[in-house]
Amino acid sequence: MNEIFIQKWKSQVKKGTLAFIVLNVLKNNEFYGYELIEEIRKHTEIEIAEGTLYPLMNRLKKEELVSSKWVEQSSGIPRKYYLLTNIGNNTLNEMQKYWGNLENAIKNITK
Amino acid sequence: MNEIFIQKWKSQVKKGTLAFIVLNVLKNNEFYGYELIEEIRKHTEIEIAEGTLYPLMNRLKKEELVSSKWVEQSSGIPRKYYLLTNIGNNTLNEMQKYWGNLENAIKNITK
DNA sequence: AATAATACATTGTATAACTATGTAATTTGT
DNA sequence: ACAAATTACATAGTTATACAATGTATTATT
Repeated sequence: MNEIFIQKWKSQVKKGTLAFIVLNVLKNNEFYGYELIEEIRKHTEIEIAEGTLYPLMNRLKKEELVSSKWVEQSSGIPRKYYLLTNIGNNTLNEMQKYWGNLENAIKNITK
Repeated sequence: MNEIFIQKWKSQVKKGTLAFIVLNVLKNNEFYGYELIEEIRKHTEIEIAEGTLYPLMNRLKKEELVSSKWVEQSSGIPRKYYLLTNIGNNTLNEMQKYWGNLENAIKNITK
């Protein structure tokens, strides 16, 4: 029925949410870009386009929430691993507060 | 510290989320625009600018998720009340599915 | 040998929140 | 009684971000 509206809406919901998800994923482990997409798809059924992730990671890096390092592979293309900085960690804590608040708010409205 | 980033992020998180919240609020009652802003601010601590809400309501109306009716007041400016349509209700159900999924996903990642 | 998958990246487009601004009536403060 | 704040609607321009399309290069699969 309202397929297009819902599709657009899902895309809009991702704005902001993706950064939050990525930072959360990076809290415990280092990941490289392509791996992040797969990791998130597996654990969450959320699809992230490559054209979304790489610019996102560059933004996060520019804001110094993550740092990156190239890791050469014995075979294959080198991978750019991302890890959370201290700033990233602090920012993530703030984001988690806001998200928890939002989650509760919606839970209260929905019921 | 990263005030500006977080501020921008919160604004981005609202994209899509606001439409979801508004539709949820309208599920049980009719509200007029100005009232919606106050209602949501009270129950959720989420601030919606007027310049955000009115265009949002127009979009929702254009998409036929809500309908509206003017109600004259015995004193004061007439109010435009919004109510959920059948399409709006169906769409909201789909949105709730996706939101539940997202919520769970983030819960799993966070822990 | 050709195709798919891995792994990075950029450009242009569309969408939606926000700031600023505007109109108009009513209520509150002094 | 007058000014300021609040109620109630609305729009134009700016900004940020997801996505499609496209590109490069290496390795694995059929």
